[in-house]
Amino acid sequence: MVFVCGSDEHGTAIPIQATKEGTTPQAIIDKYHQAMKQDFEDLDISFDIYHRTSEPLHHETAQEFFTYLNDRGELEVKETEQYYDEEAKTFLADRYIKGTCPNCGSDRAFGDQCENCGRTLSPDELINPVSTLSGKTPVKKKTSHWYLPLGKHEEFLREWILKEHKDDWRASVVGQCRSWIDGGLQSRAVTRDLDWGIKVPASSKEGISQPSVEGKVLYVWFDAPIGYISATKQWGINNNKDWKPYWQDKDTKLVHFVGKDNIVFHCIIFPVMLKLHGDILPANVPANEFLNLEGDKMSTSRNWKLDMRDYINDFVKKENGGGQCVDMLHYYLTQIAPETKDSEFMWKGFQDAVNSELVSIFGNFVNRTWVLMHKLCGGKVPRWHEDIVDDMDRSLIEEIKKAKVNVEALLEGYKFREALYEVIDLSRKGNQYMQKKEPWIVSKQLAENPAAQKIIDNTLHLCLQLCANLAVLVNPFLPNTAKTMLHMMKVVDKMLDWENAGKLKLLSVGYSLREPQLLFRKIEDAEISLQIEKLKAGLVKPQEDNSKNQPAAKSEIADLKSEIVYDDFAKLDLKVATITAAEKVAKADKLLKLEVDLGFEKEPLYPASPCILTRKILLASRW
RNA sequence: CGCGAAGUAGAGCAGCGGUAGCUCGUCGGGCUCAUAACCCGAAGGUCGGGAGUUCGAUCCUCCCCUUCGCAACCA
Repeated sequence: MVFVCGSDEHGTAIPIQATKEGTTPQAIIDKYHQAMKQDFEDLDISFDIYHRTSEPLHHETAQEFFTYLNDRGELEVKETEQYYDEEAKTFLADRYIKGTCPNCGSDRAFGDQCENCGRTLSPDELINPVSTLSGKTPVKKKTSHWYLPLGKHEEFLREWILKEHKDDWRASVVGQCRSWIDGGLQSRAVTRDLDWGIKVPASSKEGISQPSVEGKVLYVWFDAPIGYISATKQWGINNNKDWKPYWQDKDTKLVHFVGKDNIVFHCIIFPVMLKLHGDILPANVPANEFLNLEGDKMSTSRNWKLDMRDYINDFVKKENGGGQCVDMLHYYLTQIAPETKDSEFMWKGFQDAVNSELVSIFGNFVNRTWVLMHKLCGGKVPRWHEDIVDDMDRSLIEEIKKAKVNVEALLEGYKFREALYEVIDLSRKGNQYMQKKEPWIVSKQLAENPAAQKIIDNTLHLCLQLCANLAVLVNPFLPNTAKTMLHMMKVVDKMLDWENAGKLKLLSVGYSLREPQLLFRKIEDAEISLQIEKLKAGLVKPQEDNSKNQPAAKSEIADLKSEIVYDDFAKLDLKVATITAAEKVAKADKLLKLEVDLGFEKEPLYPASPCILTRKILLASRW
C-alpha cells in the first residue's frame, strides 16, 4: 500500500496572491508547501510521500499524460472568445477580471465568483469588467483550447458509477454523480492562456494540425489529480519500488479521500482521464461532508478556522502535553468526522471527548491495570490459570476477538468513526470486567485464603493482554498512544502489527513491565475558553464592525440585529422600473429573466419569487 | 428555478418496514485499584410538518418547510 498526498500549486489565485504580496508565485507556493508539510509532520499525519505539483517530475508526467490523450485524438480543439488585456498582452483568467457583481452590486466581484455574495459568475455577467493586471477594460479576443469531451463517456460513467457502484459507494457520492450525468456532461477546457502552470506540449505526432501551444498551460484541474501519479513515481524512486502496478495493475485498489466539493473531479473527470490513459479506476471515493466550526462555516478570509499552527503551539508543545495532544486531536476529529453529513468542531466537544472518553475510559483502564499489576502481581505479567477460568473471562476473551473483526470490517467500509468507537468500547468492557472481578477486594482475603491469588492473576493477566490488544487496535488512530503503551510493556514496535490484534498471548508470563505512565491529560476549562476567545477575537467581519458602540456584555444575551436609524434607511436607493422584456430561462420552469428599464439604463434581473406571476401579467404591469 | 445530501432525547450522532439506540451531559445508587477517575440504574424523543401505500412506517411514495453542497472558467 502507498499513501500519497501533495500540494496542488498551479491554482489561478496563486499569481494574484503573489502580486498582492509583492512577491513571486514560486515564493508563495514554497511558503505554503513548507507550512503544510510541517503541520502534517507535527500532527503525525504521515503519508508515504507528500509531493508537490511544481516538481519537474510532475510537469513531465502531466505533459506525457496530455500528449497521450492528444495524440490519440481524445481531446477536442475549440475556438472561443475570451477577455484579453491589451496592455499586459495576455488572456485573462476569469479570476483576473474584476467588476461589479450583477447580483449584489459589490464592485469587488471576480470573473468567476463574487467574493461578497458568493455567487458564481461568468466574466460576461460582470458590469464594467476591468483587468486586475492593468486596470484597463479588457477586450474580447479569439483563442483556441483543448477540451476533454466528457459527453462521449456518459455511457461508461452511467454503467460504472450508477450501476456497478450504486450500493458500495456512499449515497451522497452516487447522488452527486447522478446529478452531473443527468445534467448533461459538457466538454471541459484542459488548457488556459496563462504563464503560471505546466506548459502545453506540442503534439509529437506528424501531420497533426493544431493551434500553437505558445503561452498555454494545462488547466490546473487537469494537472492536479495527475499529481497522485507523479507522487507515486517519486515514492518509487525514493524507495526503489516500481510505481506502475499501483496505477496499472487490475488488482490495485485506488481510493480517493476527499471532501464533497471534490466529488465531481474524483468520480467523473479524473476517472475519464484515467480510462483514456489506460490506468485503473478508483475502487471507491468515500467523500466526507463538511466540518464546520463552533456553529459557523470555516473560512480563511474571515479567519474563522482551526489553525493547525496554533493548535501545535498551544497543545502539542512538550510542556503542554506533546504527542498525547496530537492523539487527542486525531481522536476528536475522527469521532466527529462528517462521514454522512456536515458536522461541527466544538471546543467544548473536544474537551468532553478527551476528558470523558480518552482520559476516563481508555487512559484510566490502562492506568488502573498497571497500578494494580504492580501492587498485586509484583510488576510482572501474572500466570494464567486455566482451571479457574470463568464465564466473565471467557466473555471478555470473546469481546477482544470480536473487536478485531469489527474494527477491520468497519475500516474496510470507510467507517472510521465507528471503528474508533469499537476500540474505546473495548476498553470500556475492560473497566466493566475489572469492576466485576474486584481484585483489590479479593486481595484482602489473601491472608486466610492464599488460593485467591489465582483469581487476581487471571484478572490482571487478561487485563494486560487486553491492554496489549488495545495498543494494536488504537495504533492506526492514535500512534503516539500506541507508542507510549509499547514503552510501558517494554516490547518492540513489531507488536503493533495488525496481525497481532485479537491474540491473547502478546505479553509473556513473568515478563516485568515498566511503571505506569498517564496516556492522556485532562483538558482544563480555561484552555477551552481561551481557544474560543481567540477564535472570536480573530474573526474578521465582512462589513464595518458596528459592535464597538455597544457594551461587550450585550453580545452574550442574544444576537439581535440592531435597530437602524432613518439615515441608514435613506441610504437605500429605491427605484421604480418598467419591465420591458420577460423570457423563460432554459432548464428552469418557474424562473424568468426580466429586462428592466430604469429610465436611464436597462439591466437584466432574475427576481427571487415571481413564481405566481405569469410572463404575460408581468409584461403588462410595473414592478 | 433545478439537482444531490441531510433534518432522530439538552448536545453530538447511529439505525432505515415490525417492542426507538449509542456517546457525552443531567439525576440517583454502588465501589475505592484508578487521572474527583470506574461500575450499575433512572429521567429525557408523537424520529422536521402534512398526506398516502401497508396488517404495521423513523424507515417506502408524494407534497411542503429548514440546513448544507452543486449549478460546469475555484478545485
